[in-house]
Amino acid sequence: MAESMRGLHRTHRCGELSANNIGEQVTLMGWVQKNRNKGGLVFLDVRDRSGIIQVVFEEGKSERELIEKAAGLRSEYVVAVVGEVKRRSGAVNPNIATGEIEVVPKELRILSESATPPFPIEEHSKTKEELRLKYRYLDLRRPDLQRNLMMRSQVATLTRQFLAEEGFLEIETPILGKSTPEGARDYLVPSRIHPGSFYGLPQSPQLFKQLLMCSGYDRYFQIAKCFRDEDLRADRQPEFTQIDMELSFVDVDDVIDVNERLLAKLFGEVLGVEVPLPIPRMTWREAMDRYGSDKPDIRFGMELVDVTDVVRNFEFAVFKGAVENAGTVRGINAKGQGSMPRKKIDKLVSFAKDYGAKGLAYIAIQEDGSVKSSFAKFMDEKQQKNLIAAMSGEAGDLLLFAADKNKVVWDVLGALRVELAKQMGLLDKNEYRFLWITEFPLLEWSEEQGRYTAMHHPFTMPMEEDLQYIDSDPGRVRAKAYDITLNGNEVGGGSIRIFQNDIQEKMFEVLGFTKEQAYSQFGFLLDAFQYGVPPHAGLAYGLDRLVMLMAKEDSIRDVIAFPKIKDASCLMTDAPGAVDEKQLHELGLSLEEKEKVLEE
RNA sequence: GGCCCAGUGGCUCAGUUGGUUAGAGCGCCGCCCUGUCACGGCGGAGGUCGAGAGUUCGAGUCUCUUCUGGGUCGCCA
Repeated sequence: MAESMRGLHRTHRCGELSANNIGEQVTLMGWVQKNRNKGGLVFLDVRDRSGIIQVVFEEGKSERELIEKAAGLRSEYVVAVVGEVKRRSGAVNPNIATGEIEVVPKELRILSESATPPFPIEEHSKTKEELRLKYRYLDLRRPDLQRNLMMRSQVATLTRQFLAEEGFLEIETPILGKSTPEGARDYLVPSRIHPGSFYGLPQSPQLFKQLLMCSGYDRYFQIAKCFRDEDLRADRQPEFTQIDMELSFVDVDDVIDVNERLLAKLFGEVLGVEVPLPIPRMTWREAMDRYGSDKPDIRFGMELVDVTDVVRNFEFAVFKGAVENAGTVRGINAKGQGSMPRKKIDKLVSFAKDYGAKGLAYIAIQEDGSVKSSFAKFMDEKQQKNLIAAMSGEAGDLLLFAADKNKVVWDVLGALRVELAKQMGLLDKNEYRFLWITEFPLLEWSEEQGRYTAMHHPFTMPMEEDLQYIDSDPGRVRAKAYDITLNGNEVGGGSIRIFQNDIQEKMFEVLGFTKEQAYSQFGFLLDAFQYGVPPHAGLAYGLDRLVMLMAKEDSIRDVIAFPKIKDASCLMTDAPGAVDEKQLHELGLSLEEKEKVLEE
């Protein structure tokens, strides 16, 4: 029977008590974690979000009735305990923070009973995620998830505090906006008042924050919900949160400065990790050449080595083909992996093929200095020696080579490098290595669309010195865009924005927009730019991903209270769901036959 | 859309080359226990092996299909 909490006020959280509270009368409320009934002596572990405290009911010291009540408590019952904090008369438990104290109760109320939970509420749960997500409200009781969400809250609070001190204003922008086909797929919301018209949920507050700069707000930030209707990943959810900011009258260094200090504050105060400033910077081109990635994990080496010139005269058709087709041959040296079994190497080859490689060539240097290679017969002894030397190969090393167009080689070796580091145990989650990536290409060629698309977005400022190539060689133009990366993850990115109409028009032209198309989509921004626009720039972090890394989790779901699963549905609420005819009718919508939709 | 992994009592798992009534730990239920904290002791209930089809004298174990969840490529300005 549930009892009222009338007359009681919680004085402490369980885990907040310490030896300093000995002798005090306290009132605690929480969930029964464990009931250890010794018969005549009952130990109760009571849990809340702060931790666990032991409550002792002892014959002779507590009333018989109280002991019997305690003995009947089951896991996850919600109780209130009034009692005195005492030093434990028995053994101290060094495994919990409150291990040297316990509470001797004079009152116990059962505020709520609980059915037996479908899985144990415990740290480091082994339960399948499917079940945990169905009962997410129970999963969220577990200490790991509670810590993660508390950390997330702390990050948000510190961010607000820091940015406010730096003169940023927190301003909200609309969720119901206009769909912009450029970029990711939008979530659409049908309009009831305008049948046939749709709002698009924001992929980011990009245009609005630029308008706020036009309006003179100077420095803006928002912890903003964003939506992208694309497939999910371990680090990607369809709705996610950005720490979004925009600043006026600044250049790249100003944006980087304020953000470096923000990151240093967050990691210092939340994790006690010192972020050495300034954070190193690397151009996109250097990152690709050295790491095959625009978000390199610099916790380990294994850098790419361009051996195109070394293998130029090899009789190996794969290398030859790449060299003749304006491609490159590059390799990585997996130190100490020379004795990797053939089966495992084959797995690496198939891994490489997933990333577009046609194959993967290797030289395995044995401990005795002898060599096993997939292309031994296509090189003479001297050539082999030169190649190994170029790769700094030593006894016991495994050298892996990809030959193809630059992009493929980068992708393959960049991914392989990370995969090998995982296998070799080179990745330490306690080590945080930030890196700025700068000077991204402005544009990238889309085979699918047969045109250039903006690598960052269409409002990104080209580098002045590259503007001359914008017509003749658009792919060569670099942008004033920057990403902040951490341990091989992109945690944020931004750019200096175009604020001159002529450059913006040129940009749309290169992207293949007619003036009419540009105006119909972004007219309000272009119009606004006619009325005095300050030079401005911005940056946005993926808050979820940032917190995931801080919490040392592998999945973004572990730092989001109610995440969606792989198919973008919610196992707890069953969203999305069908709606009834009346709702559809109000919106002027009708559904195609399911079979017809599936055919397409 | 492609590829890979997993699916056995409430939870986590084990189930040998297909062969008699499918096991364990935890949890749950009952009884006992005054210092436990992965409490302990005794007893008990509970599954037909995600679903369907097939091969076979016989399938948790083989084949196919399908469902569910995870990872990943494509996709993600």
